[in-house]
Amino acid sequence: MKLTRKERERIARRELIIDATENLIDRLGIDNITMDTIATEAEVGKGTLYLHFKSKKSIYLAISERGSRLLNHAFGKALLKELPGLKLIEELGRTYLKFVQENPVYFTVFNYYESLINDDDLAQSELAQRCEESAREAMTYIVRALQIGMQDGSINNKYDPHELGIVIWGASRGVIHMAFHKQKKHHMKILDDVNFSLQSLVSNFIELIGTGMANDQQSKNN
Amino acid sequence: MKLTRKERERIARRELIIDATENLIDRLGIDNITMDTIATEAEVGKGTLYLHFKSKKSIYLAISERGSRLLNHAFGKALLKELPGLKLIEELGRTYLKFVQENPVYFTVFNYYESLINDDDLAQSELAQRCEESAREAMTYIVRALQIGMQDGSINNKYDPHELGIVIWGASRGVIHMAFHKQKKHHMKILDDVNFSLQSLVSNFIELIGTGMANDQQSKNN
Amino acid sequence: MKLTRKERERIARRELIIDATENLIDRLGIDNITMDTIATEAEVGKGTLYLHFKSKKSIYLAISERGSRLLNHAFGKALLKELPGLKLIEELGRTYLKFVQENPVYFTVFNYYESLINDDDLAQSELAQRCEESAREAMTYIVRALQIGMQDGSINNKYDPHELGIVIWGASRGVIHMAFHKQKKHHMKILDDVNFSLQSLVSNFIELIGTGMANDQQSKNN
Amino acid sequence: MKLTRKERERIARRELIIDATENLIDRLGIDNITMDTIATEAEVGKGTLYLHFKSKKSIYLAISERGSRLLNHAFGKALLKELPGLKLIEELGRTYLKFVQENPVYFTVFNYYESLINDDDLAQSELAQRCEESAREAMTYIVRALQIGMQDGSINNKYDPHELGIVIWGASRGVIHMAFHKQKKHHMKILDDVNFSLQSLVSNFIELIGTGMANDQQSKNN
DNA sequence: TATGAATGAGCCTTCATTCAT
DNA sequence: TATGAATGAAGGCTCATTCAT
Repeated sequence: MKLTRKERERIARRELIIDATENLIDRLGIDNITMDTIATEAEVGKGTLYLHFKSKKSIYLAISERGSRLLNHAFGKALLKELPGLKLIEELGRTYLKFVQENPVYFTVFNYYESLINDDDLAQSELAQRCEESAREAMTYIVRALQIGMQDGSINNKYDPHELGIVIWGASRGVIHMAFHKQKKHHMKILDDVNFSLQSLVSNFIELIGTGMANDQQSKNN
Repeated sequence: MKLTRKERERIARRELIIDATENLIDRLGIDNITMDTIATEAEVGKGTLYLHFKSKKSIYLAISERGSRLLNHAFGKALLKELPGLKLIEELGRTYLKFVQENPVYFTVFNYYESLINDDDLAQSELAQRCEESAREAMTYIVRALQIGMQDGSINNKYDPHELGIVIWGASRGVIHMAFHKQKKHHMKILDDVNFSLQSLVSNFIELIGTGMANDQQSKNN
Repeated sequence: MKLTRKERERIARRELIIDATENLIDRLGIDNITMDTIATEAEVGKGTLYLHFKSKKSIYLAISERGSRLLNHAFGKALLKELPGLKLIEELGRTYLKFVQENPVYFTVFNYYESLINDDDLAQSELAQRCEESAREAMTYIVRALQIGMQDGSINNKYDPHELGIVIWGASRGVIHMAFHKQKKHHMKILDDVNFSLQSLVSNFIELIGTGMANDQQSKNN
Repeated sequence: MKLTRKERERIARRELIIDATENLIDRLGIDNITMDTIATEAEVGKGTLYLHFKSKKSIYLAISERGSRLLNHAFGKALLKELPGLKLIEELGRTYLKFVQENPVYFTVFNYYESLINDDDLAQSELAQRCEESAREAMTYIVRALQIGMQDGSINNKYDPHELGIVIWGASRGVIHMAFHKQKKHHMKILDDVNFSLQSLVSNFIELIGTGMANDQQSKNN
C-alpha cells in the first residue's frame, strides 16, 4: 500500500486546504468564509480548490468526515477499557466532551452537516457516504456500550439499546451545544444567570442519564 | 392602553409579514427565502418590509420571539397542574414535544437563533432583548418545576436546579432535534437503522431523565 | 391604450439597455461583451440588467426581436408597391440588403439566433415566441410575393412557393453574409481576389435568381 | 520525402487530437467542448494538446483545414466529369450537399471560421494561410466550371465568373445552412410550416440558379 | 406610510493556458 | 516529448438594502 510521491503530494494538498478552512472557520465563523478566503489562507490558487473539491460544501463535508474519523478513533479507544457498560457510557460522554473542547471546529461543522447533505449531488458523493458510515459507526459504539451494560447488569434492560443510543446521542449533542455556546460568549442570557462550566454541566448530564439508565440493584451500591 | 386605528393597523401589518415568512419557511426552508419572496407572499411591497423590520434577520428574530412567547404560554399552563415536581418536568417535556410537532417552524428558527444574535446590531435591539427574556422565562419554568420537585421530595436535591435546568433544556432540544430530522426525511443513515417514532423517542428520553433525577431509595444511598 | 408614466419609464429603460448592447456589439463584437460592459455602457447598475432581462442571452434575443420587427416593417412597405411579383421579390431583396447595410448589428445577432434558442428556458419565453413569429412573418412576405408572381405570370409556377421562399431566404442570407464579411474586412482571401461591392454582388444575385424563377416567356424578353 | 518514425508519430498524434475533437463536436456541440474533454477523448495529457496546437481555436482551425481539403478533393473529382459547364455547376452543388450531409462537423466548423480568424495571432499562422488557400481553391473550382460553361455556351456570359462564383458559393452555404437546421431540429418555426427535405431544397436551389445562369437558348429547351 | 426600481458588492464556478517534473 | 496540477482572470448571476416618488 505504498503511495507514489504524486499521490502523497495530492493528499497533502488536499489536507492543506482542509486545514486552512478549519482555521478560517475557527477565526471567522463558518458563515463568513468564501472560496477566495480559503484560497488565500491555503496559499493556493482559487482554481486549485476546485481541483480537489467539487464545491465549497464539499470542503465542509471533508472536514466533517475528518472530524467523524477522529471522534470515532477516540470512541474506539474509550470502549477498550475494562469497565462495566454503564461506566463505558460515561466514558464515552467524557470522550465526546473532551473531543468537542479540543476540536470546536468539528462541532461547528457537525451542526452544519444537515444543510450539506441537503445538496442532492453531494449527498450521493463517496465522501457523503463515508460521513454517513462514520456517523453510523459512532452510533454503534454507544449501542455496544449499552449492550455490554445490559449484559453485565449495570444498565437497565428495559430500553431498546438502539433507541436509547439515539436518545443519548441526541441529548449529549444538545447539552454540549448549549454549554458550548456559553463558552463562546455567543450571547444568551439564560446561560449567564447561572455560573457553570461546560465541565460541570456535562458531568451533571452524565450523572443524570447514568442514574436514569442504571439497573436498580447496581445504582443502590453506587 | 387603547390603540389608535393606525397603531392597530401597523401591528397587523407586522404580523402579516411574520405570518408570510413562517409559511415560507415551512414551504421552502429557511435557506431559500429572499426578501422578494416574503414581500410577494405577504402581498406587500418590498420596501414595506423595511418599514417594519430593520433587516431580514430581524424578521427571523421576530418569529423567534413569537415562538418563545407561545412556548412560554404552553409552559405556563403546564405548570399550573397540581402535580409533584417530577411529574411537572415530564409534563413540560411532553408540552415541548407537542409544541415542536405543531409548530415545526419555530423549532427551525430557534436553531437559527444563534446566527441571528451574532449580528451585533441586532443583538442590542429591543427585539433581541425580548427574545432573551423569553428564553430566560422558559428556563425559569423548568427551574421552578425542579424546585417544586426538590421541595416535595420527588426530585433528588443533589443537583443545582439551575444547572439541572440547563441540562434538561439542552438535552431535550438535542433529542427532539434528532427525532425531528428523521421525520423530515433529511437523510441520515444512523436514523434509518432503528425504527422509532418521535413520540417514543421522547417518551424514552423523559423516562430516562425522569428516573435519573427522581428521588428514591436507590438514589438516597448515593 | 395609454401607458402610465411608470410603464413608459420601464420600457424606456429596457430600450436603453438594448441600445447600449447594440452599440457594444457594433464596437466590440458580440463575443467580447460582458454584463459588466453592458451595465457600464448603459450607465446602469449590473443588477438592473437582470431586472429587465432574465439573462445575457435574453438581451440578445430582445435585439433579435427588435431587428425582426424593423425588417418586417420594411418588407411590409416594399410589398405595398404596385409591381409584378417577380419585381416584388427583387424589391424585397434590395430591401433586405439595405436593411443589413444600415443595421449591421441585427444581421450579426440574427446569425447568433440559433445559439440563443438552444437555451431551453429561453426558447419557451414569450420573447422567443415573438421572434419566431417575426421570422414566420418575414417568410410570409416572401411567399406572398411569390404567389403574386405566379398569379400574374411573372414567376414560374413550377415551384412550390413555400419551398422556394425558403430557398430564397436562405440563399439571400448566405450571399449577404459573404458580402458582409468582405466589407467588414474580416480577412478572407477568396473575397480579395475579386473586386466587387456588396451592392453589385447582391444585384447579381437578384438577377440570377430573378431569371431563374422567371416564367420563360418573361425571361426571354428580359 | 521520407518521414522519420518520430515525424510520422508526431503527425499521427496530431491527427488523433483532431479526430477526437471532431467526435466531440458531433456529440456535444462546438460550444460545449473544453480542452479537458479533448484531452480525455484523445487519451492524451492536456499539456500535450499544446505541444501540437497553439490554442484551442487552432485545433478548430485545423479541423477547418482538413474539411476544406476533403471538400476540395471532392470538388476536384466532380470537375473531372465530361459535362457542359452548367451541368458541372450542378454537379458541384450536389457534391457540396453530399459532403455536408456526410460530414456535418465540417459544416459546423466552417460556420465557426470567422470567429477563428478574428484572432489576430491565429490569422497569421501558417495554418490559417492554408485554410485561406483551400477556400480560394474551392472558389476556383466553381469559377472554372463557370468559365467552362461560358465557353461552351451553357452558361450566360453576361456575369463576371468570379463574382458569380461568390454569389453561388454564398447562396449555397445559406441554403444548406437553413436546410441543415431543420434537420437538426434546432427549433425554428418557419421551417416547420413547410415540409421539405434537405434534398429537395437543394435540388430546387440548383434548378433555380441553374436556370438563372443558363444561356437563353438552353433555358428555353429546359 | 407604501412602493418597487435600482443598486453593486459579493459569490461560486469555469477553463484556457502555463510550467515544473 | 508528455504530463496534469496549478493558476487566476473572467464571467454570470443573486439579493439585502436603499431611496426617489
